[in-house]
Amino acid sequence: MSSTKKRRTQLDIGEGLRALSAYGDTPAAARALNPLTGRPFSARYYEILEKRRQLPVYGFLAEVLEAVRSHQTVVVEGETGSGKTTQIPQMLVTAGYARNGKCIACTQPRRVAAMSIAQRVSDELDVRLGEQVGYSIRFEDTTGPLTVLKFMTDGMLLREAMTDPFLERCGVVVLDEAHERTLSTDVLMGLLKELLVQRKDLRVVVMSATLDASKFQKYFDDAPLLRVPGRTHPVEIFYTPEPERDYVEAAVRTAAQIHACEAAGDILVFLTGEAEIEDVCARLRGEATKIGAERGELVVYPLYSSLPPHAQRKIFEPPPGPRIPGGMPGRKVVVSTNIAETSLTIDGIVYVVDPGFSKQKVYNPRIRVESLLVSPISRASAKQRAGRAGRTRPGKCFRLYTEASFKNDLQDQTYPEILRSKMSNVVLTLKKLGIDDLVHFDFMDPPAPETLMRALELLNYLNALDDDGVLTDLGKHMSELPLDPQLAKLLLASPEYSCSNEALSIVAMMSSPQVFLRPKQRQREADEAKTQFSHVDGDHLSLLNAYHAFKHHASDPSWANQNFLAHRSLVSADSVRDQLARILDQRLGIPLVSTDFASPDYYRNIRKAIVAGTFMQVAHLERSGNYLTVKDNQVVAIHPSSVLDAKPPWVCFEEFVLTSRNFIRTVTAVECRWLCEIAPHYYDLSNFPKCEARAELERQYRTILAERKLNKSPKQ
DNA sequence: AACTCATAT
Repeated sequence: MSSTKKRRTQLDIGEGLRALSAYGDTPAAARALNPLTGRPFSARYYEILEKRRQLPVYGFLAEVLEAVRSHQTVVVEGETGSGKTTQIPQMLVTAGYARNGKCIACTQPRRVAAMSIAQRVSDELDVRLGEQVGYSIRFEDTTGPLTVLKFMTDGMLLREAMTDPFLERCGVVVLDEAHERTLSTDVLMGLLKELLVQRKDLRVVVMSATLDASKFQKYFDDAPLLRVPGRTHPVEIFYTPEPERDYVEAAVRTAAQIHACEAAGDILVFLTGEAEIEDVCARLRGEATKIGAERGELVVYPLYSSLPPHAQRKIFEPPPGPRIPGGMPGRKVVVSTNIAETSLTIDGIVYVVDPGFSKQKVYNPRIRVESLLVSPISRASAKQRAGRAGRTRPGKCFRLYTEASFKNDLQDQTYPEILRSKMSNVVLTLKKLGIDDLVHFDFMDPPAPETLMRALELLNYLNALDDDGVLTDLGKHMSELPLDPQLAKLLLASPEYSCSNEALSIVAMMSSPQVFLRPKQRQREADEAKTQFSHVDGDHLSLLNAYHAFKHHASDPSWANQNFLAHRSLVSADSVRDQLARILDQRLGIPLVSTDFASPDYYRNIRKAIVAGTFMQVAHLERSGNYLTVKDNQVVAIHPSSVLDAKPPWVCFEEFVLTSRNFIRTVTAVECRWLCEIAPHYYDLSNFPKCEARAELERQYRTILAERKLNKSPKQ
């Protein structure tokens, strides 16, 4: 290890440039030793090198390096296929920016990208993945003492910043796919902007697709902007002459027409959600039977994230051949959510059908609710969708809206996530990072003041921030947990109620995607299966029952699906639980305890811990038979998926769902008394609207007071 | 009586 360290320090920029220009130039260079390992380069290295030299970015590397040498921040704008993601980070290593124990950190919005790019760059540099080049994502860190180049998720770098606030382990931070404007990338940009002032040796490279790169340039104080061409095929765009009334029907019709009239090549249709996609798939299969055998078979695949992996993999199967000799080959049509816009690339797509909608998260700070809305996409998103037709050869994109609508109605960019999300977790993270003045924190797009106020208010009620907005010890502990503040609070409060083991399971289940399955064709069966996990007091406890049952049947991998539970989600809940237990036990020294299962307090204690986290999300049953949320006075109904049968007078809930009605989901019955005892500062009647709930709270407080007096009075 | 895009720690 020490010899490698020495080698690493010997690399300087001059040597890096020499190494760079020597790549594949002469037979002498071909016999060179790999400066990273000291071993001769393999034959495979030279094979890959040939391909690398043909990437559009290759001719720009010296220019990028020069910009990094003379500026702290550089913005690189590069289209798909430019090679910037693989070439620029390794060029920085070769050029000596990973000296003195520092490394190059390159962020990606998605885990799979971090993993696959790390593998690719390891191959290109002729090193073993996990040694000089590695990746770091949640649950998996392949980096080690030799690592000089590390690919990681943006969320992971943000986590790292919490223990290394100056990012002293990083020589250069490369933010890739910055145009996606994920929550973590946006927070990192603000953080890095402050760090660059304090750490003059730090370098930042912001990489973006050709969307608004000048916005990044301006944000980073007129950093140099380098443009790298991409390598894609032209895509011809078609618009509808008139607006479409029903985009689902139009999508089916368009895809069927492509199959009937256009040359060979696969089709990608963008829709908004699972139900819509399954519906369109069924209709397309029907249409396909009407088309003559000379056109070849049409194979239809749905694609969305909750689809099991084996079904997702089907989209990569080659299309079928002709049905009759001399006929057209068959083709596949993939009907997908936005997952195919950025996360998954399907080779062979020549035709894209774009109805112009997607589901987007929106946050309403007034009612503190995040919800999903079907909304028109942005022009940037429309261009990205069209580009999916030109990956392998020239393609066509059919937009199911008018050209005028594209030009005049669509907004230029999708609103960044930071403007569409709750800020409670971000604020907690920033406080932990030592950023006290959130109002003046330099966000590229600052969230609405009301959204920040809501977050501060919530964290104050949870006792994560004191009245001056300073992080409390509890808040510090909460920030260590990869959870929403309410769930973190629930978990940290649970030892007081002797149920941290159970709280871990519940919180892990709530952090995982939908556990209970309900396929459209087998709803009754699914509902029946769910009853075996039902707990009379609500959904949190039913999740606990399901988790326990899963652990009990761990040896049988088919058990989950037979019982209409998502095996993938349960496995994910299990690893989340492991991670949380480790943080609690090893990092925070918090005891993992349970109440005796036979005790009548077993479930009551768990419900009290739930109140400790979610006392701000409580609804009260009115005499009218409706539930009203506490303080906000919104009329809500218990979601029909809830196991709660009776209508308990007080419930706390995990989420608020705005669909056909205002529903509350993941609901548990609680007692009025617990609200008064566990969260008196929130159920403070001097600050409480007049309503039925208030009257009941008043009665409860009088009872508690009377009992205290009784207990204090001397025994007779 | 139900209608969760995607991603991350």
